[in-house]
Amino acid sequence: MSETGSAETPTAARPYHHGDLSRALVAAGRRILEADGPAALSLRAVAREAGVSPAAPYHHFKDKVELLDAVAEEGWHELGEAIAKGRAAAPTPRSVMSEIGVAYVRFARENPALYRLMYHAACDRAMMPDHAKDDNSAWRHVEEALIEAGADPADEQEMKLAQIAAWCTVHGVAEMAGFKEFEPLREAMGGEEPFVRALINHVGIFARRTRAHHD
Amino acid sequence: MSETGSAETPTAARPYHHGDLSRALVAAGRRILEADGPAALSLRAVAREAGVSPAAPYHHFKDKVELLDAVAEEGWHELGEAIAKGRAAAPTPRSVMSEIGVAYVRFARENPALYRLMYHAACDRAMMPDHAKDDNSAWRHVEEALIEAGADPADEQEMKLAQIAAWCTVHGVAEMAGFKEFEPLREAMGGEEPFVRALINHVGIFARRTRAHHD
DNA sequence: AGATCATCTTGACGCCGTTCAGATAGCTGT
DNA sequence: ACAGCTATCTGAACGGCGTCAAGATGATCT
Repeated sequence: MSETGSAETPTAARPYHHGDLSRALVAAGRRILEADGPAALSLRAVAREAGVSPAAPYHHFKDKVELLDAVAEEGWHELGEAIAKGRAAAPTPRSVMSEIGVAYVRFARENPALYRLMYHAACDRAMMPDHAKDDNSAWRHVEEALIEAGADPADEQEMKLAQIAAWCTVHGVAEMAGFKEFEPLREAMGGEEPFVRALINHVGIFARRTRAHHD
Repeated sequence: MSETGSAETPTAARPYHHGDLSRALVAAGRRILEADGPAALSLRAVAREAGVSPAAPYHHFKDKVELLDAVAEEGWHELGEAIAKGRAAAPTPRSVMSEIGVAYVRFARENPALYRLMYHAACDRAMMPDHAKDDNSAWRHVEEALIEAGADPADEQEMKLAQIAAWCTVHGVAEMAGFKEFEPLREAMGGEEPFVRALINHVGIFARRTRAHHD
């Protein structure tokens, strides 16, 4: 591991063929995203940050889009992990959904630029990320949590509806929890976390019955 | 009204100073947005579509952003109108919220690129559009509808929470209702409209109690 | 008529995404 | 050890972008 450079941090001078550019590019992308915002996230800037020429990325990604997709996918993976933690930390089965929602929003609010990139990519192709059926995906966690919370797995339609509705709500909260006009209310409730919690618990699916109701 | 050109459609040759460029630019922007998608929405393309030089817009908008903001604002205005219609069409007071939600999502789904532009702008400045307190704004309509549906205007915190939660949910639904993985369910429910309706009615706030519950 | 002033055009700058021909070096088989 | 192969990276170039400064144009006012 001296300097042949398959490691992730080739502190030595570039091994000239750099070892592992694709990973380095994704990392550089995330760094730029967090440091300078999404407007600064150009292919050239990523290449610059990684220390290679502007054309180098094209040997690893066919597109700028494909590179950003890779960054987004990393985000989805981490979101899955964050949700898994929230799920595990739930005190009772009935609170699992709520805890997942809070964890989801917390991740989005702690990585706002990344989260926006993730959803931008998803909306562009009008679907969830491909690995949404992986065991540890955020999507899968919600599905399982619903069952855990008492939903009836036999009623597929009802299950799906609940899952989608829950997802839509937390997504909305994630995007708007920081809006300025909510600041008085946020303050009154003791900060963003309680505010988000109240918001989520306010929406039926999370805090209350998980079965159908059709009046 | 022969050709002096303060009208909105100067069918005659450009009155050379064009009459009303700012409006024409916004219209051109919307046309491009719907026809060629958001990726094609460049300042130069808008100028081209309006038949002026690339620098001309700078005499009416300080920025590309400011132009797009104007397009977005037009969108918010129309969303307000769409919601007003949905609200008026509600059969019972208890169904007002639900009808508003459906109208909201319908507008977003019928103008997807415009809606995305609107929300992009809103998220960028982390707040609703400035005219959110206008009498006919979408935001205001939700507030009034909540009261109409039986919410207690005295409990300000509860009111705000319900309003925000409802908004977050419809926004989420608006952005994801068209996702591909939901297609089987959408079909099974008879198309997008019933699907959206079910989703919205699924989420407490819209179909059920509007008062607090705190367990 | 002449002056004023908002409006529009021309031309330029630097940055962007992307491509392509060529340089570089690790790998393979001998 | 050497030659060739192939993956990887560089340099230079293209058109398009947002933006700006300088000049042209014409409506309006006196």
